[in-house]
Amino acid sequence: MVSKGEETREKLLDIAEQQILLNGFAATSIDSLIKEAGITKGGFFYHFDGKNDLAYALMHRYRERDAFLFSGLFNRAEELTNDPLQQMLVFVKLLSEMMEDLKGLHPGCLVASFTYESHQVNEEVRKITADMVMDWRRLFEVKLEKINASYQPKADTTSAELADMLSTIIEGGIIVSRALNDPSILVKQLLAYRSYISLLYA
Amino acid sequence: MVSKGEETREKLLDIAEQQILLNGFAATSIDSLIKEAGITKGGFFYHFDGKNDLAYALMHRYRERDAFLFSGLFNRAEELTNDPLQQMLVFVKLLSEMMEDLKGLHPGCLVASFTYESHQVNEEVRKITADMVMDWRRLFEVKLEKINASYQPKADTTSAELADMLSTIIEGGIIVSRALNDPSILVKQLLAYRSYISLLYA
DNA sequence: TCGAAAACTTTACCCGGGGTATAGTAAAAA
DNA sequence: TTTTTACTATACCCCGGGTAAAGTTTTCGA
Repeated sequence: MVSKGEETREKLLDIAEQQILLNGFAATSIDSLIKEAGITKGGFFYHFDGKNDLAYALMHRYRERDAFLFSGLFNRAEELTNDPLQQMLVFVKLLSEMMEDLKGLHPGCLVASFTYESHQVNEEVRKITADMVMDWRRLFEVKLEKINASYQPKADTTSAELADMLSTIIEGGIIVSRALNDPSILVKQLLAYRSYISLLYA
Repeated sequence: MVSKGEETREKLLDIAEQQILLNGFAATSIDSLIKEAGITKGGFFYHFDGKNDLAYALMHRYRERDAFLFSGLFNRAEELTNDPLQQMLVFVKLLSEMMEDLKGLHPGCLVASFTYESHQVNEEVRKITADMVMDWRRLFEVKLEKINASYQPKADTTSAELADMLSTIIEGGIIVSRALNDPSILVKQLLAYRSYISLLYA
């Protein structure tokens, strides 16, 4: 049973996430959040110490949700096959299908948002953002090293670099998709990464 | 002979570029710009109609400089070899070396900055940012299609996708480098792209 | 060298947003 | 039913974006 306070808090985080992904952190005003949530400023400050505290809470939730999501996708991949290469390929495929389904919305990621406004936001937000990217690296790197144990790669790119490459393509794909106002670019880039991995261990 | 007005204007653009790359557009105040430039607010508004006008002028200059830079790197590559594949590989190598030299500075790109704060900035800025990414696509795609005429690619990724992949890796590499506070990631990702192209047409 | 633009300075003001504080109140939980 | 919880309402301060207009110096061309 979720308390009323938790409900409002989550609602504020939902609205904040939406607005920050669309307009950035600095451009997202507390006023616009409370207006959409239908509460007053006092209500906001009851739940959060200020804008930076909201950013931290939001990023914390974002990281946890993302970890849950990614491990869920990997689990589905592991159910389908025992081969680590196939698992990685399925994971990227599932991820691209997820992005395909979200085509209607503007693509965005809080990591990019906060990274680009890092000095405006506090040090704790910067740290948790870095932690989240490190989560990705570890998650992908483990799988890529298992692939290396069974297959001979056709280039000398390290597992860490290949892991970071997926993070890079996700973040960069979002930027380019936003810049050109074409969400399909992100999907295509994920499939291009998949194609690269496939070729590398073919 | 450059007039005094032009000099101050360029100085303001330089300072703005630096601050926006570091802190983002919204967090960059006119006050901090004029303080660093040593002029008053009136002086700023003599040169620019406002913050959005500054953003547009800045992005215009950024696009032109970048086009000059990239075509310069391609010219150097074309002087070294006639093979389009080798030219592409040399281009990416030169680009990575440039980034390596800039390791001391925080990596950044106005495309990412403005793309992530697009709704805060005006429509004209959004458009010129998209134009710049389209410049990149065209520049890379032409070269990649020439490669396709001489070599047989080992995967069915299109030239446009491979072209966008470089833009994606540049922008994403900057984000990940910033997030982890490690400029070497961008350099490594560029070399990983190079390695992919090399493998694709080997 | 002189006068007219150009390139500013100075001052003063409005508004919106972040942030603080505090008294009061309705609703939920114990 | 009483005590927290979860707010509302009001009122304020400061900063920064942005506007406006009058006055001053600098530059440059005729």
